[in-house]
Amino acid sequence: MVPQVRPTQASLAAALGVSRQTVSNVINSPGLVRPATRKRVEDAIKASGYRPQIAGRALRTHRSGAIGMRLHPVVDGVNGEVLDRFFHAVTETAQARGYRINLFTAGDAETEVAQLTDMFHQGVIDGALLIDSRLRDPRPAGLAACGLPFVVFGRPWGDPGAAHSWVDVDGRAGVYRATQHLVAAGHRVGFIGWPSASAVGEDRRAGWLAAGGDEADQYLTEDTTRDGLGGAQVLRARGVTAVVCVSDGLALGAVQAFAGRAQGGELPVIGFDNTPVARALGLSSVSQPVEAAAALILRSLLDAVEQREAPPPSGVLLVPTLELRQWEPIAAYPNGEEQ
Amino acid sequence: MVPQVRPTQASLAAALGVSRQTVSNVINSPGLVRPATRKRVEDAIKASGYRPQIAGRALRTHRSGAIGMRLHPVVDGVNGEVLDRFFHAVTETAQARGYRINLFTAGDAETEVAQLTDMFHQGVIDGALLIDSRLRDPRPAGLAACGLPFVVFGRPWGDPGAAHSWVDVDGRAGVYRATQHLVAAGHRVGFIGWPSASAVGEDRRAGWLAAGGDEADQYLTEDTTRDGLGGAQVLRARGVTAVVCVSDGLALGAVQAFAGRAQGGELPVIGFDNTPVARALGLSSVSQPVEAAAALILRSLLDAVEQREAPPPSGVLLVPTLELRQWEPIAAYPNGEEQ
DNA sequence: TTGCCGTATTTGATCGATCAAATTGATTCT
DNA sequence: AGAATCAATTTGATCGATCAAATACGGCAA
Repeated sequence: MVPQVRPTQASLAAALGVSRQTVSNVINSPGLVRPATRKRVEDAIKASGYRPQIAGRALRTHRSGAIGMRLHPVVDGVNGEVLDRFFHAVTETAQARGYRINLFTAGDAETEVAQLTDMFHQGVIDGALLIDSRLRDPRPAGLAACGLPFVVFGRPWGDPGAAHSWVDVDGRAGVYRATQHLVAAGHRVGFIGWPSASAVGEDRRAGWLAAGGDEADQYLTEDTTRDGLGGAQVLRARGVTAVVCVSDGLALGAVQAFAGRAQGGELPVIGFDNTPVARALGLSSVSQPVEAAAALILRSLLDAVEQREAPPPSGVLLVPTLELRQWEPIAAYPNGEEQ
Repeated sequence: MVPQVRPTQASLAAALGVSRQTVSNVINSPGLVRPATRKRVEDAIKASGYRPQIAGRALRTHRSGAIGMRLHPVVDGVNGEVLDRFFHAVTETAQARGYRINLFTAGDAETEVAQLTDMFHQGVIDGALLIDSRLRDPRPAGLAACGLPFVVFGRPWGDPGAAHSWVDVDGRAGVYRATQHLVAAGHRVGFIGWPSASAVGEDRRAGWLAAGGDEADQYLTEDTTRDGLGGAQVLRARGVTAVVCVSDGLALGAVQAFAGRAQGGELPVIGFDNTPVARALGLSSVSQPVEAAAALILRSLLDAVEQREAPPPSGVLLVPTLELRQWEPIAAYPNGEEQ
């Protein structure tokens, strides 16, 4: 059925008695072709199973149709699934607009920039998507210098005048909501977070303070379950009756200290990132709208790529949602007797 | 410093007074070029920052230098990090051999085949890597039909005569070791697994049976923490003193029922996949050698791609390792008084 | 009828690389 | 010396598409 040698626009044109350019026009500018001719060509394309070779197109147009994205080292934490969801959303959105995602790894930010620059110069990618911005991030300047269009998932911490496009999730607003929810239930709400060197952690802590948190009721530590429990015990001893945590990993530990105090089926502990662990245990958590973020980022990036210029500098903050769950103490498993 | 217009082999050749082909040879077949000439060209390449355009190369060679890999929907379980590690390893290995990874999404196996076929015909990818094989998997036949070289991570369940290349992890052997370890400690070892419809689950269960497990001491259920606890309670009531679980998610639940019985700091519960949760809680777990698997798969795939033929049919089973950990009951957090 | 105009289609050139074959020049063999 | 051999380099053609400009053609006004 399918011919031995793959058809090309030229071979199709020859078979139909039209010119190469007409076939090309049917594909790229159908409006230029007379309907009758167009139909004939389209039918032939379908019948032959013709697919345009991107190499030929890329050579002429200087466009690859691909976006570069770094696959970050696996973080040794409970979360990580948030990134998975983000990757999935990005890939799907890109695909819907006819773009492909090119994955690569790099040990550090400098290598990342070097890799991206290289791929850009080789004509492998048309744009890049940066993840996980941090203080004094060298990447935006590096990429801007080589002319590669890019958008960052994460705001330019410490550089309010940054002249690039970014999208981020408003952790502060998310924690604010979570805290407010617990305060409304009459709680004295503590906060378990990361050391203040973490910009993301500071942002989330600010949300807790804004919603009425008392500096004395915070516990800043590493991101482990064990530390979550330790912090919760400390805070509880101080009179705190509920805690908001900067991550689900910490919340998982905190739950151990507060499980007994559940009110109306709701735990006085709220985590962050809405990971599978939170879902499995019935732990409330702040959920990042990563799908929306991916859509915004790609729109900005691809529009820029198609106009062959840098994305207009702009920042977008998305507000997370609060995922409330009923805590069903796992120790009292209902059907523990029968298989 | 960097010239306005990007240099090409032709422009470099003209500037050096050599021919285009000589520049090409310096890059692809340096052995053909006289050392003195080679040096001169190499220096010019470095000085100019020249990078070969893959589009030009691909057009001529009919090779894209990319491998297609589907990004699976995010699974709603505790694991998933295993896949992350695998992706990372694959990307890194591919990169080391000069290949790129092209990501895409698909709703089902048929769409996956259609996408891959398309990308292959468009010259976007040279080969594919399939993940997560299952019973009556339609993908191998589909890809073989269109001539796309591919290797599968996962054995051809239910089709021992499959004529393609695959690599898998010997879950049976892993569970066997885990069981044996507990048996050696004098335990009566139960098994908490998935319903027998799961080929992977059956394989792992076989390892438990082979190591002396008694059919009566098994509990098959869904993959949730809650079910893990339920199963453990049931089995404990039957006189089982330790359990091996088909996943860390189930093990996490089982721990709740067995935590009190820790012997010499080791829990009588062993999970599977060695996820972050297991690491965080000090739970022993069977660890899949995904990095080794990625390396083997890519070697087979890329060798085939470079010879423009299908990978020779072959199957490799890798033996997982048993990651033993000390259980430190989290309820007795040491410094719960001071921040 | 002639000339002009806009639509539909075609022709020629080009993107940047590699393949295949031809050429050059030095070396060896008879 | 002349032919044959081999290494180093060059030339011409080509991969498959798109851009830019040229041509064909029917309709319409002068």
